[in-house]
Amino acid sequence: MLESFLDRLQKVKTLGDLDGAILSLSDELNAEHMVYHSVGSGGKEYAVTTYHPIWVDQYLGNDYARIDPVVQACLRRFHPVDWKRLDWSGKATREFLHEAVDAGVGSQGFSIPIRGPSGQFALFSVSSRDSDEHWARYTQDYTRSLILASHYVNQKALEIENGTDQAEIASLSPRETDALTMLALGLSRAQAADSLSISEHTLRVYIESARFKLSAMNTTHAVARAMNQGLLRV
Amino acid sequence: MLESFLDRLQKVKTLGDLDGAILSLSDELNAEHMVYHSVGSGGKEYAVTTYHPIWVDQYLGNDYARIDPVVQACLRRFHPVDWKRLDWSGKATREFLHEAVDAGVGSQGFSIPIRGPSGQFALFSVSSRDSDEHWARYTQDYTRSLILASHYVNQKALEIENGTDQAEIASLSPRETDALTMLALGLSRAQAADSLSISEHTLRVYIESARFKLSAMNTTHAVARAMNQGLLRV
DNA sequence: TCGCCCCTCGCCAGATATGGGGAGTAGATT
DNA sequence: AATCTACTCCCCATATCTGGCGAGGGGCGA
Repeated sequence: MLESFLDRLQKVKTLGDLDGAILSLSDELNAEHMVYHSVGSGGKEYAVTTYHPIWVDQYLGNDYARIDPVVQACLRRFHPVDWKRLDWSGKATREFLHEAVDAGVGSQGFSIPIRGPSGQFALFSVSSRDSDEHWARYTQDYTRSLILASHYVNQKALEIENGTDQAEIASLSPRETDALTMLALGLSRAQAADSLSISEHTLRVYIESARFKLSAMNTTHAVARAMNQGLLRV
Repeated sequence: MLESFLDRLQKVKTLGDLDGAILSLSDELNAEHMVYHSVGSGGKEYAVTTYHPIWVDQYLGNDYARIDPVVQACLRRFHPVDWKRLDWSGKATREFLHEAVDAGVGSQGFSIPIRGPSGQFALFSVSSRDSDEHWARYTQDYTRSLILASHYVNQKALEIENGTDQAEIASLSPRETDALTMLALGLSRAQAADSLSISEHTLRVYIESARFKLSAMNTTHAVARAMNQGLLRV
Protein backbone atom coordinates (compact mmCIF):
# COMPACT_ATOMS: atom_id res chain seq x y z
CA MET A 1 0.00 0.00 0.00
CA LEU A 2 2.81 2.33 0.83
CA GLU A 3 5.06 1.09 -1.95
CA SER A 4 5.15 4.16 -4.10
CA PHE A 5 5.57 6.43 -1.09
CA LEU A 6 8.44 4.42 0.33
CA ASP A 7 10.10 4.36 -3.06
CA ARG A 8 9.81 8.07 -3.30
CA LEU A 9 11.04 8.52 0.25
CA GLN A 10 14.22 6.67 -0.67
CA LYS A 11 15.23 9.51 -2.93
CA VAL A 12 14.47 12.30 -0.48
CA LYS A 13 17.55 14.35 0.38
CA THR A 14 16.21 17.60 1.85
CA LEU A 15 13.26 18.83 3.87
CA GLY A 16 11.93 20.29 0.65
CA ASP A 17 11.86 16.84 -0.94
CA LEU A 18 10.19 15.50 2.17
CA ASP A 19 7.52 18.12 1.77
CA GLY A 20 6.74 16.79 -1.69
CA ALA A 21 6.77 13.21 -0.48
CA ILE A 22 4.28 13.98 2.27
CA LEU A 23 2.05 15.76 -0.17
CA SER A 24 1.98 12.69 -2.38
CA LEU A 25 1.38 10.45 0.61
CA SER A 26 -1.59 12.50 1.73
CA ASP A 27 -2.93 11.91 -1.75
CA GLU A 28 -2.19 8.21 -1.65
CA LEU A 29 -3.88 7.78 1.72
CA ASN A 30 -6.83 10.06 0.98
CA ALA A 31 -5.93 12.46 3.72
CA GLU A 32 -7.04 16.04 3.59
CA HIS A 33 -4.03 17.27 5.50
CA MET A 34 -0.90 15.64 6.80
CA VAL A 35 1.93 16.93 8.93
CA TYR A 36 5.23 15.73 10.27
CA HIS A 37 6.06 17.88 13.25
CA SER A 38 9.46 17.56 14.89
CA VAL A 39 9.30 18.95 18.40
CA GLY A 40 12.52 17.97 20.18
CA SER A 41 15.31 17.83 20.87
CA GLY A 42 17.77 20.66 20.75
CA GLY A 43 14.99 23.20 20.44
CA LYS A 44 15.01 22.76 16.69
CA GLU A 45 11.30 22.61 16.08
CA TYR A 46 10.01 22.41 12.55
CA ALA A 47 7.14 21.00 10.55
CA VAL A 48 6.68 19.49 7.13
CA THR A 49 3.04 19.87 6.23
CA THR A 50 0.30 20.31 3.70
CA TYR A 51 -1.03 23.24 5.70
CA HIS A 52 -0.78 26.84 4.66
CA PRO A 53 2.65 28.26 5.55
CA ILE A 54 1.05 31.10 7.47
CA TRP A 55 -0.47 28.71 9.96
CA VAL A 56 2.82 26.90 10.36
CA ASP A 57 4.63 30.16 11.07
CA GLN A 58 1.93 31.19 13.48
CA TYR A 59 2.14 27.86 15.28
CA LEU A 60 5.90 27.79 15.57
CA GLY A 61 6.22 31.51 16.27
CA ASN A 62 3.77 31.36 19.17
CA ASP A 63 5.27 28.16 20.50
CA TYR A 64 1.85 26.56 20.33
CA ALA A 65 3.35 23.15 20.99
CA ARG A 66 3.23 24.19 24.62
CA ILE A 67 -0.53 24.46 24.68
CA ASP A 68 -1.57 22.22 21.80
CA PRO A 69 -3.44 19.35 23.50
CA VAL A 70 -2.43 17.06 20.67
CA VAL A 71 1.24 17.55 21.40
CA GLN A 72 0.67 17.27 25.12
CA ALA A 73 -1.26 14.05 24.71
CA CYS A 74 1.28 12.55 22.35
CA LEU A 75 4.05 13.37 24.80
CA ARG A 76 2.51 11.08 27.36
CA ARG A 77 1.13 8.34 25.19
CA PHE A 78 2.63 5.64 23.07
CA HIS A 79 -0.27 4.82 20.83
CA PRO A 80 -1.86 7.22 18.34
CA VAL A 81 -4.39 9.71 19.64
CA ASP A 82 -7.66 10.80 18.13
CA TRP A 83 -8.02 14.55 18.53
CA LYS A 84 -11.61 14.51 19.56
CA ARG A 85 -10.87 12.39 22.60
CA LEU A 86 -8.76 15.14 24.07
CA ASP A 87 -9.66 17.82 26.54
CA TRP A 88 -10.22 21.06 24.64
CA SER A 89 -11.50 23.09 27.57
CA GLY A 90 -9.47 25.86 29.08
CA LYS A 91 -9.17 29.35 27.73
CA ALA A 92 -5.84 29.17 25.94
CA THR A 93 -6.77 25.82 24.44
CA ARG A 94 -10.09 27.07 23.06
CA GLU A 95 -8.41 30.09 21.53
CA PHE A 96 -5.84 27.87 19.96
CA LEU A 97 -8.55 25.63 18.56
CA HIS A 98 -10.35 28.58 16.99
CA GLU A 99 -7.19 29.82 15.37
CA ALA A 100 -6.46 26.36 14.05
CA VAL A 101 -9.91 25.90 12.57
CA ASP A 102 -9.74 29.36 11.02
CA ALA A 103 -6.42 28.40 9.49
CA GLY A 104 -8.02 25.44 7.74
CA VAL A 105 -7.01 22.66 10.09
CA GLY A 106 -9.68 20.00 10.06
CA SER A 107 -11.67 19.39 13.19
CA GLN A 108 -11.04 15.69 12.90
CA GLY A 109 -7.51 14.54 13.44
CA PHE A 110 -5.29 11.66 14.32
CA SER A 111 -1.71 11.90 15.55
CA ILE A 112 1.05 9.39 16.03
CA PRO A 113 3.80 10.10 18.56
CA ILE A 114 7.30 9.18 17.43
CA ARG A 115 10.38 8.99 19.60
CA GLY A 116 13.97 8.68 18.56
CA PRO A 117 17.34 8.53 20.26
CA SER A 118 18.57 11.38 22.46
CA GLY A 119 15.08 12.42 23.45
CA GLN A 120 13.99 13.17 19.92
CA PHE A 121 10.26 13.59 19.66
CA ALA A 122 7.95 14.16 16.72
CA LEU A 123 4.34 13.78 15.67
CA PHE A 124 2.83 12.56 12.48
CA SER A 125 -0.74 13.73 12.00
CA VAL A 126 -3.56 13.49 9.53
CA SER A 127 -6.60 15.68 9.70
CA SER A 128 -9.81 16.31 7.80
CA ARG A 129 -13.30 17.78 7.96
CA ASP A 130 -14.99 14.41 7.60
CA SER A 131 -18.02 13.41 9.57
CA ASP A 132 -17.48 11.33 12.65
CA GLU A 133 -18.48 8.07 11.00
CA HIS A 134 -16.28 8.58 7.98
CA TRP A 135 -13.43 9.49 10.21
CA ALA A 136 -13.79 6.50 12.49
CA ARG A 137 -13.77 4.30 9.41
CA TYR A 138 -10.78 6.09 7.97
CA THR A 139 -8.64 5.84 11.07
CA GLN A 140 -9.49 2.20 11.49
CA ASP A 141 -8.50 1.39 7.92
CA TYR A 142 -5.34 3.43 7.81
CA THR A 143 -3.82 3.27 11.28
CA ARG A 144 -1.23 0.68 10.38
CA SER A 145 -0.18 2.42 7.22
CA LEU A 146 0.12 5.65 9.12
CA ILE A 147 2.24 4.07 11.82
CA LEU A 148 4.59 2.69 9.21
CA ALA A 149 4.64 5.94 7.28
CA SER A 150 5.43 7.89 10.43
CA HIS A 151 8.27 5.54 11.16
CA TYR A 152 9.87 5.95 7.78
CA VAL A 153 9.27 9.67 7.61
CA ASN A 154 10.93 10.13 10.96
CA GLN A 155 13.87 8.03 9.93
CA LYS A 156 14.30 10.19 6.87
CA ALA A 157 13.95 13.38 8.90
CA LEU A 158 16.66 12.19 11.29
CA GLU A 159 18.92 11.39 8.36
CA ILE A 160 18.40 14.84 6.93
CA GLU A 161 19.02 16.51 10.28
CA ASN A 162 22.09 14.57 11.33
CA GLY A 163 23.34 12.93 8.20
CA THR A 164 22.34 9.62 9.78
CA ASP A 165 19.67 8.28 12.10
CA GLN A 166 22.40 7.34 14.53
CA ALA A 167 22.92 9.64 17.48
CA GLU A 168 26.34 10.70 18.72
CA ILE A 169 26.61 9.33 22.19
CA ALA A 170 29.37 9.79 24.71
CA SER A 171 30.57 6.60 26.34
CA LEU A 172 30.68 6.59 30.11
CA SER A 173 32.45 4.06 32.26
CA PRO A 174 30.22 1.82 34.41
CA ARG A 175 31.07 3.76 37.55
CA GLU A 176 30.40 7.05 35.90
CA THR A 177 27.03 5.74 34.83
CA ASP A 178 26.37 4.51 38.34
CA ALA A 179 27.27 7.86 39.80
CA LEU A 180 25.04 9.84 37.49
CA THR A 181 22.25 7.35 37.94
CA MET A 182 22.30 7.80 41.70
CA LEU A 183 22.22 11.55 41.31
CA ALA A 184 19.37 11.32 38.82
CA LEU A 185 17.49 9.31 41.42
CA GLY A 186 17.74 12.22 43.79
CA LEU A 187 20.53 11.13 46.12
CA SER A 188 22.99 13.69 47.38
CA ARG A 189 26.67 13.06 46.72
CA ALA A 190 27.12 11.72 50.22
CA GLN A 191 24.17 9.35 49.87
CA ALA A 192 25.23 8.26 46.41
CA ALA A 193 28.76 7.52 47.58
CA ASP A 194 27.32 5.54 50.44
CA SER A 195 24.98 3.69 48.16
CA LEU A 196 27.85 2.71 45.87
CA SER A 197 30.10 1.91 48.83
CA ILE A 198 32.84 4.29 47.82
CA SER A 199 34.20 7.48 49.31
CA GLU A 200 32.50 10.69 48.45
CA HIS A 201 35.69 11.88 46.86
CA THR A 202 35.80 8.96 44.47
CA LEU A 203 32.24 9.65 43.55
CA ARG A 204 33.24 13.18 42.77
CA VAL A 205 35.94 11.96 40.46
CA TYR A 206 33.36 10.00 38.49
CA ILE A 207 31.02 12.91 38.31
CA GLU A 208 33.79 15.18 37.12
CA SER A 209 35.05 12.80 34.48
CA ALA A 210 31.50 12.18 33.32
CA ARG A 211 30.99 15.90 33.20
CA PHE A 212 34.09 16.25 31.10
CA LYS A 213 33.07 13.52 28.68
CA LEU A 214 29.64 15.00 28.32
CA SER A 215 30.96 18.54 27.99
CA ALA A 216 28.66 19.50 30.81
CA MET A 217 28.89 22.67 32.85
CA ASN A 218 27.75 21.15 36.13
CA THR A 219 26.30 18.05 37.68
CA THR A 220 22.73 18.78 36.74
CA HIS A 221 23.79 19.42 33.19
CA ALA A 222 25.72 16.17 33.09
CA VAL A 223 22.74 14.21 34.34
CA ALA A 224 20.49 15.94 31.84
CA ARG A 225 22.78 15.16 28.93
CA ALA A 226 23.31 11.59 30.02
CA MET A 227 19.56 11.09 30.25
CA ASN A 228 19.03 12.70 26.91
CA GLN A 229 21.48 10.29 25.37
CA GLY A 230 19.81 7.33 26.97
CA LEU A 231 22.89 6.52 29.03
CA LEU A 232 20.95 6.30 32.28
CA ARG A 233 18.33 3.66 32.94
CA VAL A 234 16.50 5.45 35.70
CA MET B 1 -0.56 -10.48 7.43
CA LEU B 2 -0.57 -9.78 11.13
CA GLU B 3 -4.31 -10.18 11.46
CA SER B 4 -4.41 -13.27 13.61
CA PHE B 5 -1.61 -12.01 15.80
CA LEU B 6 -3.23 -8.64 16.39
CA ASP B 7 -6.52 -10.35 17.16
CA ARG B 8 -4.80 -12.53 19.65
CA LEU B 9 -2.95 -9.57 21.12
CA GLN B 10 -6.28 -7.89 21.82
CA LYS B 11 -7.08 -10.53 24.38
CA VAL B 12 -3.74 -10.46 26.14
CA LYS B 13 -4.03 -9.45 29.79
CA THR B 14 -0.80 -10.59 31.41
CA LEU B 15 2.85 -11.06 30.54
CA GLY B 16 2.14 -14.79 30.42
CA ASP B 17 -0.45 -14.27 27.71
CA LEU B 18 2.01 -12.06 25.87
CA ASP B 19 4.49 -14.87 25.97
CA GLY B 20 2.04 -17.11 24.15
CA ALA B 21 1.21 -14.41 21.66
CA ILE B 22 4.85 -13.90 20.80
CA LEU B 23 5.33 -17.60 20.38
CA SER B 24 2.50 -17.72 17.89
CA LEU B 25 3.84 -14.67 16.11
CA SER B 26 7.26 -16.21 15.71
CA ASP B 27 5.44 -19.08 14.07
CA GLU B 28 3.40 -16.81 11.86
CA LEU B 29 6.45 -14.89 10.70
CA ASN B 30 8.73 -17.91 10.34
CA ALA B 31 11.13 -16.67 12.96
CA GLU B 32 13.32 -19.07 14.84
CA HIS B 33 13.39 -16.91 17.93
CA MET B 34 11.68 -13.74 18.94
CA VAL B 35 12.03 -11.52 21.97
CA TYR B 36 10.44 -8.42 23.42
CA HIS B 37 12.92 -6.94 25.83
CA SER B 38 11.87 -4.01 28.01
CA VAL B 39 14.95 -2.18 29.24
CA GLY B 40 13.80 1.07 30.85
CA SER B 41 12.58 2.91 32.69
CA GLY B 42 12.29 2.49 36.41
CA GLY B 43 14.89 -0.25 36.40
CA LYS B 44 12.17 -2.78 35.74
CA GLU B 45 13.88 -4.83 33.09
CA TYR B 46 12.20 -7.92 31.74
CA ALA B 47 11.91 -9.99 28.61
CA VAL B 48 9.20 -11.99 26.88
CA THR B 49 10.90 -14.48 24.65
CA THR B 50 11.01 -17.81 22.92
CA TYR B 51 14.48 -18.41 24.37
CA HIS B 52 15.28 -20.86 27.08
CA PRO B 53 14.49 -19.36 30.50
CA ILE B 54 18.02 -20.10 31.68
CA TRP B 55 19.50 -17.75 29.11
CA VAL B 56 17.00 -15.08 30.04
CA ASP B 57 17.90 -15.35 33.71
CA GLN B 58 21.57 -15.29 32.88
CA TYR B 59 21.13 -12.22 30.72
CA LEU B 60 19.09 -10.27 33.23
CA GLY B 61 21.06 -11.46 36.23
CA ASN B 62 24.37 -10.36 34.73
CA ASP B 63 22.92 -7.10 33.52
CA TYR B 64 24.09 -7.96 30.04
CA ALA B 65 22.09 -5.09 28.60
CA ARG B 66 25.06 -2.98 29.62
CA ILE B 67 27.43 -4.75 27.27
CA ASP B 68 25.10 -6.24 24.67
CA PRO B 69 26.02 -4.39 21.46
CA VAL B 70 22.49 -4.89 20.19
CA VAL B 71 21.05 -2.93 23.08
CA GLN B 72 23.74 -0.30 22.82
CA ALA B 73 23.14 0.14 19.12
CA CYS B 74 19.38 0.29 19.51
CA LEU B 75 19.78 2.95 22.19
CA ARG B 76 21.36 5.28 19.70
CA ARG B 77 19.47 4.43 16.56
CA PHE B 78 15.95 4.88 15.41
CA HIS B 79 15.76 2.34 12.65
CA PRO B 80 16.12 -1.44 13.10
CA VAL B 81 19.60 -2.85 13.36
CA ASP B 82 21.01 -5.99 11.81
CA TRP B 83 23.21 -7.73 14.38
CA LYS B 84 25.99 -8.57 12.03
CA ARG B 85 26.62 -4.92 11.23
CA LEU B 86 27.59 -4.25 14.81
CA ASP B 87 31.01 -4.15 16.40
CA TRP B 88 31.56 -7.44 18.21
CA SER B 89 35.20 -6.86 19.12
CA GLY B 90 36.27 -6.20 22.66
CA LYS B 91 36.79 -8.83 25.30
CA ALA B 92 33.56 -8.59 27.24
CA THR B 93 31.57 -8.43 24.03
CA ARG B 94 33.16 -11.57 22.60
CA GLU B 95 32.55 -13.48 25.80
CA PHE B 96 28.96 -12.34 25.77
CA LEU B 97 28.60 -13.48 22.18
CA HIS B 98 29.94 -16.92 23.00
CA GLU B 99 27.58 -17.33 25.89
CA ALA B 100 24.70 -16.22 23.73
CA VAL B 101 25.52 -18.65 20.95
CA ASP B 102 25.96 -21.45 23.46
CA ALA B 103 22.54 -20.60 24.85
CA GLY B 104 20.95 -21.13 21.46
CA VAL B 105 20.66 -17.55 20.29
CA GLY B 106 21.00 -17.47 16.55
CA SER B 107 24.00 -15.73 15.04
CA GLN B 108 21.75 -13.83 12.69
CA GLY B 109 19.50 -11.25 14.27
CA PHE B 110 17.48 -8.17 13.72
CA SER B 111 16.30 -5.75 16.41
CA ILE B 112 13.86 -2.89 16.45
CA PRO B 113 14.25 -0.13 19.04
CA ILE B 114 11.03 1.08 20.63
CA ARG B 115 10.58 4.17 22.74
CA GLY B 116 7.63 5.18 24.83
CA PRO B 117 6.72 8.03 27.13
CA SER B 118 8.76 8.77 30.24
CA GLY B 119 11.96 7.40 28.79
CA GLN B 120 10.57 3.93 28.28
CA PHE B 121 12.78 1.84 26.07
CA ALA B 122 12.43 -1.65 24.66
CA LEU B 123 13.69 -3.87 21.87
CA PHE B 124 11.88 -6.28 19.66
CA SER B 125 14.18 -8.85 18.09
CA VAL B 126 14.10 -11.84 15.80
CA SER B 127 17.00 -14.18 15.39
CA SER B 128 17.90 -17.35 13.54
CA ARG B 129 20.72 -19.54 12.29
CA ASP B 130 19.94 -18.89 8.63
CA SER B 131 22.58 -18.31 6.03
CA ASP B 132 23.38 -14.74 5.15
CA GLU B 133 21.38 -14.80 1.93
CA HIS B 134 18.29 -16.29 3.52
CA TRP B 135 18.53 -13.80 6.29
CA ALA B 136 18.91 -10.78 4.05
CA ARG B 137 15.84 -11.93 2.19
CA TYR B 138 13.92 -12.54 5.38
CA THR B 139 14.63 -9.16 6.91
CA GLN B 140 13.75 -7.41 3.71
CA ASP B 141 10.43 -9.20 3.45
CA TYR B 142 9.41 -8.87 7.06
CA THR B 143 10.76 -5.54 8.28
CA ARG B 144 7.46 -3.75 8.01
CA SER B 145 5.53 -6.47 9.73
CA LEU B 146 8.08 -6.55 12.48
CA ILE B 147 7.92 -2.80 12.97
CA LEU B 148 4.16 -2.98 13.30
CA ALA B 149 4.32 -5.99 15.55
CA SER B 150 6.87 -4.29 17.80
CA HIS B 151 4.61 -1.28 18.04
CA TYR B 152 1.59 -3.26 19.11
CA VAL B 153 3.52 -5.51 21.44
CA ASN B 154 5.00 -2.52 23.18
CA GLN B 155 1.62 -0.91 23.53
CA LYS B 156 0.32 -4.05 25.13
CA ALA B 157 3.32 -4.29 27.42
CA LEU B 158 2.78 -0.71 28.57
CA GLU B 159 -0.86 -1.47 29.24
CA ILE B 160 0.06 -4.49 31.30
CA GLU B 161 2.69 -2.58 33.25
CA ASN B 162 0.71 0.57 33.97
CA GLY B 163 -2.87 -0.37 33.31
CA THR B 164 -2.72 2.01 30.34
CA ASP B 165 -0.22 3.20 27.77
CA GLN B 166 -0.67 6.71 29.12
CA ALA B 167 2.04 7.95 31.44
CA GLU B 168 1.33 9.83 34.64
CA ILE B 169 2.84 13.22 34.17
CA ALA B 170 3.06 16.08 36.62
CA SER B 171 1.97 19.41 35.23
CA LEU B 172 4.41 22.25 35.62
CA SER B 173 3.67 25.89 35.06
CA PRO B 174 5.38 27.56 32.08
CA ARG B 175 7.87 29.32 34.31
CA GLU B 176 8.66 26.18 36.21
CA THR B 177 9.33 24.47 32.93
CA ASP B 178 11.50 27.37 31.82
CA ALA B 179 13.48 27.24 35.02
CA LEU B 180 14.17 23.52 34.82
CA THR B 181 14.95 23.80 31.15
CA MET B 182 17.62 26.39 31.81
CA LEU B 183 19.15 24.24 34.50
CA ALA B 184 19.05 21.19 32.23
CA LEU B 185 20.96 23.24 29.68
CA GLY B 186 23.73 23.70 32.19
CA LEU B 187 23.12 27.23 33.39
CA SER B 188 23.71 28.05 37.03
CA ARG B 189 20.85 29.54 38.97
CA ALA B 190 22.28 33.02 38.52
CA GLN B 191 22.67 32.55 34.77
CA ALA B 192 19.25 30.97 34.43
CA ALA B 193 17.62 33.83 36.32
CA ASP B 194 19.44 36.28 34.10
CA SER B 195 18.45 34.40 31.01
CA LEU B 196 14.80 34.49 32.03
CA SER B 197 15.09 38.12 33.16
CA ILE B 198 13.89 37.46 36.67
CA SER B 199 15.58 37.64 40.04
CA GLU B 200 17.48 34.66 41.22
CA HIS B 201 15.11 34.38 44.12
CA THR B 202 12.12 34.09 41.84
CA LEU B 203 13.89 31.41 39.92
CA ARG B 204 14.42 29.57 43.16
CA VAL B 205 10.71 29.73 43.89
CA TYR B 206 10.02 28.03 40.57
CA ILE B 207 12.61 25.38 41.15
CA GLU B 208 11.21 24.68 44.59
CA SER B 209 7.62 24.45 43.45
CA ALA B 210 8.64 22.26 40.54
CA ARG B 211 10.58 20.10 42.94
CA PHE B 212 7.52 19.81 45.10
CA LYS B 213 5.24 18.89 42.20
CA LEU B 214 7.71 16.31 40.99
CA SER B 215 8.34 14.93 44.48
CA ALA B 216 12.02 15.50 43.89
CA MET B 217 14.70 15.60 46.55
CA ASN B 218 16.86 18.25 44.92
CA THR B 219 17.31 20.23 41.76
CA THR B 220 19.12 17.53 39.84
CA HIS B 221 16.42 15.07 40.74
CA ALA B 222 13.73 17.47 39.62
CA VAL B 223 15.41 18.00 36.28
CA ALA B 224 15.86 14.26 35.85
CA ARG B 225 12.21 13.54 36.58
CA ALA B 226 11.00 16.33 34.38
CA MET B 227 13.13 15.05 31.52
CA ASN B 228 11.96 11.53 32.10
CA GLN B 229 8.39 12.71 31.80
CA GLY B 230 9.08 14.59 28.62
CA LEU B 231 8.29 17.92 30.25
CA LEU B 232 11.49 19.54 29.05
CA ARG B 233 12.29 20.11 25.42
CA VAL B 234 16.02 20.44 25.73
C1' DT C 1 55.90 -3.84 27.10
C1' DC C 2 54.00 0.68 27.09
C1' DG C 3 50.43 3.66 27.37
C1' DC C 4 45.75 4.59 28.29
C1' DC C 5 41.72 4.22 30.87
C1' DC C 6 39.34 2.74 35.03
C1' DC C 7 38.95 2.52 40.04
C1' DT C 8 40.13 4.17 44.46
C1' DC C 9 41.46 7.57 48.27
C1' DG C 10 42.65 12.47 50.96
C1' DC C 11 42.64 17.72 52.08
C1' DC C 12 41.24 22.62 51.62
C1' DA C 13 39.05 27.02 50.31
C1' DG C 14 35.77 29.38 47.76
C1' DA C 15 31.43 29.30 45.09
C1' DT C 16 26.80 27.88 44.91
C1' DA C 17 22.61 25.85 46.32
C1' DT C 18 19.13 25.06 49.89
C1' DG C 19 15.63 25.92 53.58
C1' DG C 20 12.71 28.86 56.03
C1' DG C 21 10.77 33.14 56.91
C1' DG C 22 7.27 36.90 54.55
C1' DA C 23 4.46 39.78 50.80
C1' DG C 24 2.08 41.83 46.91
C1' DT C 25 0.12 41.66 41.90
C1' DA C 26 -2.65 39.89 38.18
C1' DG C 27 -5.56 36.62 35.82
C1' DA C 28 -8.69 32.62 35.68
C1' DT C 29 -12.23 29.69 37.48
C1' DT C 30 -16.30 28.99 40.05
C1' DA D 1 -17.15 38.32 44.54
C1' DA D 2 -14.31 34.91 46.36
C1' DT D 3 -10.76 31.71 45.63
C1' DC D 4 -7.00 29.69 43.52
C1' DT D 5 -2.89 29.57 40.86
C1' DA D 6 0.91 31.75 38.66
C1' DC D 7 4.32 35.31 38.92
C1' DT D 8 7.35 38.42 41.11
C1' DC D 9 10.55 40.19 44.89
C1' DC D 10 13.77 40.36 49.54
C1' DC D 11 17.00 38.58 53.73
C1' DC D 12 19.84 35.20 56.35
C1' DA D 13 22.28 31.06 57.88
C1' DT D 14 23.78 26.60 56.72
C1' DA D 15 24.57 22.63 53.80
C1' DT D 16 26.42 21.09 49.66
C1' DC D 17 28.95 21.31 45.62
C1' DT D 18 33.02 22.60 42.86
C1' DG D 19 37.92 23.18 41.62
C1' DG D 20 42.53 22.33 42.25
C1' DC D 21 46.26 19.92 44.62
C1' DG D 22 48.28 14.93 44.77
C1' DA D 23 48.78 9.45 44.72
C1' DG D 24 48.66 4.41 43.79
C1' DG D 25 47.10 -0.25 41.77
C1' DG D 26 44.89 -2.93 38.03
C1' DG D 27 43.42 -4.28 33.41
C1' DC D 28 43.25 -4.20 28.45
C1' DG D 29 44.60 -3.19 23.70
C1' DA D 30 48.28 -1.80 20.21
